This record gives sequence, C-alpha cells and structure tokens, in this order.
Amino acid sequence: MNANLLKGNLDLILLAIIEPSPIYGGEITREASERTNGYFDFKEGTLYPALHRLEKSGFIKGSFQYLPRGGSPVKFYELTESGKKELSDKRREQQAFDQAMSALLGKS
Amino acid sequence: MNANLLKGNLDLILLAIIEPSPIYGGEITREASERTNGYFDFKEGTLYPALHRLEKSGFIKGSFQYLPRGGSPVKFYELTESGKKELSDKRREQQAFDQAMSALLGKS
DNA sequence: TGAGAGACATAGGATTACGATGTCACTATC
DNA sequence: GATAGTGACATCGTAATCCTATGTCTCTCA
Repeated sequence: MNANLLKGNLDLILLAIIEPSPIYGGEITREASERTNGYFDFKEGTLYPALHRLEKSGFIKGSFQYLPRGGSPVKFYELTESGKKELSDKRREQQAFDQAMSALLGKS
Repeated sequence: MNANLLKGNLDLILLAIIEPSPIYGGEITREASERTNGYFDFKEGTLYPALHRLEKSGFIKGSFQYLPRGGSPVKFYELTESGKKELSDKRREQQAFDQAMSALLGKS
C-alpha cells in the first residue's frame, strides 16, 4: 500500500470505524484490516497519534474501561457531536475529491 | 480542497495529464483546473517540484521549446516508457485504495 | 525605458504516516 | 514465585510532500 494515499484519509477512516459503537485501538486496527482483506494495516505509530489528534480536536472522546476477559484497561473511543459533523463533512470532501480524480483520470 | 488528499495522488494526476501529448507547466495547471471545474488549482510551489521529481525519476522528459506566439521558451514534458508503466501501476494502486476505502466507508 | 505578464525555479515551514522503542499490567510457564 | 511473553497504549525522530513566499528571466507593450 502506498503510504501517501492514506494521508488526509486516515481521520475519515478512523471516524467511520468508531462511529457505530465505542471501540478501542487494537480493535480499530483489526476491523480496518478485516474489512479490507488486509489492505489496511495500521501501525501503532500511525494509529495512536491520530487518535490523540482527533481527541484533542474534540471529535472523539476516550475513556479507559476493563474488558470482561481481564487484563489492562483499554481506551474506548466514541464520536462526539462535533465528531459526527466532522465525519459527514469529511465524507463529502472525499466524494468531491473522488469526482475530481475521475474527471482527470477517466473512470475505467 | 483538503491539501492532504492530494498527497500521493499528485504524481498520478500529472502523469495522466502529460500522457496524451507533450505539455508544459502552465498548461498542465489550466488543464487540471478546467477538467475539474476549478477544483484543482495547482500552485507553482506544488507543480514544479513535482515535475522535477518525476523527471529525476525518469518518468517524464522535458525539453525547452519556443511557442508559436513567441515569448520565453517553455518546458514541454512527455512520458518516457518507464513513465507509461508507472502511470498504469499508479492507476492500479489508486483503484485498490479506492476499493479499500469503499469497503470501510460503505459506498453510498 | 519602464512596467507588467508569463513561465520556471527553490527555500522554508507545516503536516502527517511510520519505524523504533519504551512502559505497564496481566498471564502463563517452568 | 520468578521469568518470559503478550496486548495495549504511548512518544520520539525521520522522511515525504504540499504550499507560501520569493526570486529570476524573457518578452511585450505603453
């Protein structure tokens, strides 16, 4: 996978994965990988700074919780209201970009 | 336009615009803008370093030529054989990324 | 001759993905 | 019960890349 293609799309992807229900870091990576047949494989140095960025911007909110199976507590993230708006904005933005790309490349 | 979305896609766009026939910088910008109704508006600080990068990589080849209407000579670029291969590789890469994005976002 | 336009060029800053590394709490094994 | 292993979270430094700002050069036109 070309790393640069991810730039500018990572936030959108994370917001979209978090949207349905609270989820923590490791599960986000697994979800992204499974749903794309291994195409996406977020590294920790990619995922965690991005989550912090989103939290700092107020788009997501995290809280540590214990899993039923024990172990260390994990940080569950969920969308804030502002995050929901950001998600739909970014979806639109991405569609506009896709459309422009198609106009240049010719959809084939 | 979100600048980050362009990252990793600029080379593909330039190669695609250059492919049909030799073209110089200013015309590339105009072409990109016209075909996307003004969505793309490459800045000089974006365009020229990118062209240099592609030329240094051997994907395009430039030569100064005078325009019929006079003025300073302009630098026409055209694809090399290696550039044609790069273009088709990048097209494929982009399609794979699109597909993965759709799998995550749900094409709607 | 001087102002302006068009094309090409590049340095510096900002953003962002990622490799490398570290910490911490718990689990399993010997 | 000491030791090694695992999963999750965290952060530093690097590399890549787009863009703002600035500059130069050539030609045209007033």
